[in-house]
Amino acid sequence: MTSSPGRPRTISPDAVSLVALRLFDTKSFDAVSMDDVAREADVSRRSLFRLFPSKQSLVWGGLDEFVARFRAALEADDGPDAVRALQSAYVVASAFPDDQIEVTRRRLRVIHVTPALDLRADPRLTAVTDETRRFLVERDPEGDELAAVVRAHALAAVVSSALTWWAEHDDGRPEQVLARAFGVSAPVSGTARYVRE
Amino acid sequence: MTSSPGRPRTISPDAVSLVALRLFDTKSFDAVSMDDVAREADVSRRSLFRLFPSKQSLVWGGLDEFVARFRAALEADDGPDAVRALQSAYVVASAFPDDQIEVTRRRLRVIHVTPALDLRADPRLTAVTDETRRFLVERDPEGDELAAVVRAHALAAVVSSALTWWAEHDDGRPEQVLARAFGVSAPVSGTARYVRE
DNA sequence: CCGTTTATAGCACTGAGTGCCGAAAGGATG
DNA sequence: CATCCTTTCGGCACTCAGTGCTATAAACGG
Repeated sequence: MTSSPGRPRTISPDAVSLVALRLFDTKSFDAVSMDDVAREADVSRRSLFRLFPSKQSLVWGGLDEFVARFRAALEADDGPDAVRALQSAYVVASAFPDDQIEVTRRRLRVIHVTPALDLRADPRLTAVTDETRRFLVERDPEGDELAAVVRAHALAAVVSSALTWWAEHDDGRPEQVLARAFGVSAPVSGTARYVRE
Repeated sequence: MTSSPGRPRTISPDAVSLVALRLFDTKSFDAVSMDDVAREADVSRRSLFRLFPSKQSLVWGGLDEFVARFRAALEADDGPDAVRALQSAYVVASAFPDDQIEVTRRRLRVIHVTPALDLRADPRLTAVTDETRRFLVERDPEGDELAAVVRAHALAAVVSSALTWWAEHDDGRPEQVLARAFGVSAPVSGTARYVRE
């Protein structure tokens, strides 16, 4: 089980992405080429592109775990309020492990100052937004499609902007900032009565 | 005044972008290269890039007018509710002229099926979102920064998703769909009382 | 006709991303 | 140990988006 056939891996994706993140942070995302990253991480350009299919993906580390936490939390929830369930799932997802907090902060800072890195463009996150939409439709068959689409996107925007704000301005835990943000935007949520026409 | 020195323009940007939009619609955004567009529009590649600084900008036509309507409406508004002012400014901005409705629909459809074209990445729209944030801070000095950032992004997400939905599912006017969407998401807005902590 | 000004076109370059193939490095089998 | 088999890694060449530089074309005023 632990050993598989073929040549063993000699490259640590985490180490490479850390090198890249440091470069992006000191210089800037646009000022660093993939050749620069490859050279600095002592990896061939081709292998770099095999591990990270795009330059952006070097920054979007930890996203798989984020999404996994979100899905697990959403599945576990069985409360009556769909929007509230989604919000708390996002809060759970935003509870990055302690040893990831600082890296996450740096990731989000790089993202913030780089328009080309808008998190919402990542397929994994657009998938989550679409799952959110379907979740809303299932939980409220009476509600119209428009309401579900709009709420799904609004929720995603709240999460993205709140976490970005946290990375720049707050020393505490990201999930607490997100919870505050949801309090501010209670309405994106909007309980059932908001749905009517 | 009407005549300026130098060689007169021989290329109509609108015509070129229509050719591009048609190509993107029949094939797909990724399957059409800039060389294809240049050839089909009977324009040199270099001139194409001078008129449209990026491939995306071929799709994002009409955005300047959208932004102009938004700013004008926001400046004209002097109501007490900041969020409501922003919402109605977005509604005004979404009132595309009759002869632009169909083109706008096609633009948004192409954008919808092409993740790489997320509207929010456009600098003109990120600028609007940032103005929105500042507007909220000015109107409610007591409210915290986080609230302003989150609301600004949530509003932008509502606009973007509602208009996209309109392009795919609704035969009426875009601004009416947006108004409906704001009704659904009343809360992104959230009147002053929602701001407290 | 001549200089000025502006639009277009051509050329060469960087940088992201991909397909293809060969070399390296293990395990399993004889 | 030698021989496969499998997988990772690296080099090469290619496409396509985007940019800088330069040359030419087409108007204008004098």
